[in-house]
Amino acid sequence: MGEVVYMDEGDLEAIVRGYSGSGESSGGSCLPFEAASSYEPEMETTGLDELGELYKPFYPFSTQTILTSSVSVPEDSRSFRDDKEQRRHGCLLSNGSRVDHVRITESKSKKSKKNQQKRVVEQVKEENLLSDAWAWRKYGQKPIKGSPYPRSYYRCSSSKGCLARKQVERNPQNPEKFTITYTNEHNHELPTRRNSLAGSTRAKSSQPKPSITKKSGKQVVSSPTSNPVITSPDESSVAVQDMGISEMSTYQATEEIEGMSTSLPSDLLSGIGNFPSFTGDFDELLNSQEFLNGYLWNY
DNA sequence: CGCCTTTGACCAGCGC
DNA sequence: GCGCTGGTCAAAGGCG
Repeated sequence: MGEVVYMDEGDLEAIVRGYSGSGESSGGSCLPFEAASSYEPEMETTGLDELGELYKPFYPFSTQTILTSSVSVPEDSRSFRDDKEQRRHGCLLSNGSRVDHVRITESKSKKSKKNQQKRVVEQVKEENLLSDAWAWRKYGQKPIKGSPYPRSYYRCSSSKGCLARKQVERNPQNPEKFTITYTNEHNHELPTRRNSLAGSTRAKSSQPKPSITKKSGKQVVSSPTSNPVITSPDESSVAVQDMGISEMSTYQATEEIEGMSTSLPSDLLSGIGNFPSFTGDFDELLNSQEFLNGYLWNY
C-alpha cells in the first residue's frame, strides 16, 4: 500500500530526512544540485486535507505522498530558484541523508499565485503512474527550469466542471520516479468507465530529439514525445543510488505488480533504466495508464 | 464524431 | 517596467 505522509510544517525537516535519508549510502559526496535546488517538488511541504483520503484509495500501489496545503507553503518551485541557501545544503551526507531542499522560506511563504489551491504531491514510480483511476486529459507540457524533464499538465476529463488538475514530472534526482502534483478536488464521483483511448497520439519513432529553443524571448520545447528506446538497464543502478529508504520500500512493493507490468505496452516499459538517453517523455507512460486502468477496472 | 495529444501562443506572478 | 518562468489556452491533427 502506498505510503501517505501527513505532516505539518513543524515536522517537515524530520520527514524530509526520513524520506530522503537513511537509505543506502552513496558516500558523502555533494551532488551538483544546480538543478535540484530549483526543482524538488517532493520537498514541498506540509499540511493535510481531505484530498489525502480522497486519493488514497486510488493508489493501491506503493507511493510516496506528501500532502500539501498551499496556504503556508511556497507552492511554486520557482520560489527556490535562486535560493543559494538551499543550494548550499544540497549535499548528501556520509550517512546518506540529504539535507537540502528544506523548503521553508518564511519570506516567500506568503507568496501566492493564482493557483493557490490544495495540493497533493506524490512520488510514484513509473509503474505506479498507471494506478490513477481518474480520467485525465493532457492540456500542456512545459520545460521546467533546472529540470531536464518537462512537466506535463493534466486536467480531469471525467466531468466538464471538474477543476482537478494534475502535474506530472520526472524526478531529476531519481528518474525512475515521478512527482505527481494534484491540485483542486474532483467534484464528482470516480468515473465508472475510463475514457477511451481515442485520439491518443502514439509515439512516433521518428520523433525528433527534444530541443529547447528560444523563440522571441520565450522558451519553447519541441516535445520529443516518446522515445521508446530500450537501452541497457545498467543505468538503473544510478537511479537506485539516489533512492531513499522509503523509496526502497516503495521499490520492493512495486515489484509486486511486476506481473502487471508484463502486460503493459512495451513503450511503457521502455522508459525504465535509460535515464541519460531517455529525455523525459513519459507521456506514453501516462497514456498507458488507460491500459492499466482498464485492467484494474476489470479486476 | 468525440476525445485525445501535441505544441506554439498567451497570460499572470515574481524578482531585479 | 522588463524579463523570466510556470500555467493555461486553443488550433491542428490522430485514433477508435
